[in-house]
Amino acid sequence: MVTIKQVSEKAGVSSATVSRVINDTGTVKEKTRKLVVAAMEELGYRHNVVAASLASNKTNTIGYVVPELHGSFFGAMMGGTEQALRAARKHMLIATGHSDETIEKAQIEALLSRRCDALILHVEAVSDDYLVNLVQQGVKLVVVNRYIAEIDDNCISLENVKGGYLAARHLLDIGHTDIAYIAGSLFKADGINRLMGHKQALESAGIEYDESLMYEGNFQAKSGAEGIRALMARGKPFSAVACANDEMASGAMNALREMGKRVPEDVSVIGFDNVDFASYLSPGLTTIDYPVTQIGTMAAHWVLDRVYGKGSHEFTHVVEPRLILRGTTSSPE
Amino acid sequence: MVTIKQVSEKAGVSSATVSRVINDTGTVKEKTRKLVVAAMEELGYRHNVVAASLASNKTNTIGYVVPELHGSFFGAMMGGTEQALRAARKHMLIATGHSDETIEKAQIEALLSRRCDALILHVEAVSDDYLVNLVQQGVKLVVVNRYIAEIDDNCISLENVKGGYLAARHLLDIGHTDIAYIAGSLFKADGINRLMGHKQALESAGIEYDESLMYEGNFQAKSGAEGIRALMARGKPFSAVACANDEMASGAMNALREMGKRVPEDVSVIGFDNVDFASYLSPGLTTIDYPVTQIGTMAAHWVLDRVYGKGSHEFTHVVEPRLILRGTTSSPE
DNA sequence: ATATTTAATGAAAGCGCTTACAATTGGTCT
DNA sequence: AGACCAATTGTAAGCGCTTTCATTAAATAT
Repeated sequence: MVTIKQVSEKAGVSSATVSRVINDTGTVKEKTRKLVVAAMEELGYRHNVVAASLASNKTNTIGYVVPELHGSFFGAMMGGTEQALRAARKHMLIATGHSDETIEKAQIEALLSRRCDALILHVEAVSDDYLVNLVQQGVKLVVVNRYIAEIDDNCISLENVKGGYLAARHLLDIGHTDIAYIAGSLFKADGINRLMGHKQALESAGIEYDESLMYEGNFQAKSGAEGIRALMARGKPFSAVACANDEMASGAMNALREMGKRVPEDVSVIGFDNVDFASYLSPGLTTIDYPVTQIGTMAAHWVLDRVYGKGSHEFTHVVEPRLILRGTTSSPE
Repeated sequence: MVTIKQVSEKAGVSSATVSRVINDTGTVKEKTRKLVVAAMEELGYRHNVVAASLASNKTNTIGYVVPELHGSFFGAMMGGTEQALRAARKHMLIATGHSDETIEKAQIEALLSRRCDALILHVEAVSDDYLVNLVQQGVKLVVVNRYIAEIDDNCISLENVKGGYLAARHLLDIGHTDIAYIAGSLFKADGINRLMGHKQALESAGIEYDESLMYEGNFQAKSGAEGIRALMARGKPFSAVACANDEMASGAMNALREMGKRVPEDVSVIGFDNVDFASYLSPGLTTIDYPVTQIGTMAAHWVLDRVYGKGSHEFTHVVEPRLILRGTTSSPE
């Protein structure tokens, strides 16, 4: 491996000057800069970022923890982040937490050991205190899809309650009164909050929330189908079903059809997230937009601003859900 | 930041011993090991992997280049890799190439500058020669979804031709003879090869390939819908359409329905990839399985074996596509 | 022409770790 | 007890870079 030293000898300058050329810091005469560049090319020099990181105590690397890599959701989020970071020549070290406290902590610790300049965390099992503590230790981090009051400036989250409210509100607006709900895992904040919004909408419309019209799924498509079968079996009629995410909504749609129900004529369905395939379904899935790419981008901007002091971006720490009307909802017959 | 030096002083040993404890290398008496561990905990020591990497000339990091982060495909692939690597305590530095030669090269170069121990590349714009050259320079890399004869041991790819063949073969088997084809971008190897397989199947069935039944899309859902409209406009009748991926197939299904055609009664549709949402569609999309997670896992195993010499896994450098029967194909009426 | 600034470069001390190699310790064997 | 080994620990030389500070060269002012 050719080093800065060899380049400096070939170019007849000191290694400090070579470093200046590489990093474009300090002042270097154009003539010597060319000399150095020529020497680098001739020798096939490749900068050693590891050594540079050690010396400068900066890695230009952002650690990223997400629950999983598969599915449409996290890819979209990371895509938003990556695009913004790439422009600033930062890189992403990615790890998965699998919604498990031990794993999440181990991954965060590993990322810190690698001296990431900042972390972007989508963690679900670790406690608020743990994260607050990290921030107090001086760890630069942004928590996405989660709100923690003590470190609210470090959080970017969606108003899940409002999203749940909007979905139910839409169904109410078009005339439904018997509305079932297929919830996400209720040990996750998302699951709870979306359901809460749902309840609030019912309440504000003077409709009593009926536990027997609620089914707790796990955010997977299959549980959406199971939810429909379970709800139907309970015998309580409903003309619409709100689901805590699009996967479950698609599972629900398929189950409804298998049972001979038409969507939306017999039962309206609304999802949540607006993942990419929501529009591929037929009819297109009416859902609540979770601007996930935008959140990923904002997380990148937070880091660029706060950690690298580059540019000054506008932040919205709480982003707004939005109703996306497609074809799976209509007035009850 | 607490260093190994401080720990060694606190524990009354040399820094070499602390290093041995951390890395579990060499022999350390249990008693002194405990002393060191206690000192580390008391001081809140956090290993500095950057310094360790510089000294050991090993980063335990794998560089990963994919075209994009969004969508279901690459997340599934990276998920397979991550799972296997995590077990071996390796990490992934992820970058996107955007199917652009300049970007792809820049990302590979950046990953190499960061001294990744190995690279996993899903690149589309860079030439075969460039990759061959890297391997000859001693860069450890595995190329996924691409076959290059000179470095075939570094490649893991799907038999795309066979996949295209299987899809058409299925349609032929159930009685179709007028089969349209919506291709992927034909400047990408995938696009070309899948179409080639399609042609071979037609040929082997004694059916002449008809250019007017082919539409070149771009792997996006929208182009599938456009494909259907274009094909219909041409006036040449067809009872089935094979698509080069699932996104385009779903776009095609929606377009067909908008034009009043039922799937599969009027027109059969078959996709390619078997991404996660293929089964969410209604009816479920018949498609060709691209075992993408498995490919991701195999890439990880390749690296673990060849680069870190851990375990000896079995490799299949060429993986087989498989027909997945669901509901979008049936015999013509 | 000399003094004063400013630009350009070099010298060298780390950054925090790994890893030969050397030194020590403690048994075991005659 | 003395020799011999293996197990354990310490010494110290890097790994390839950045960065402060000092130095020299060039430019401008007097």
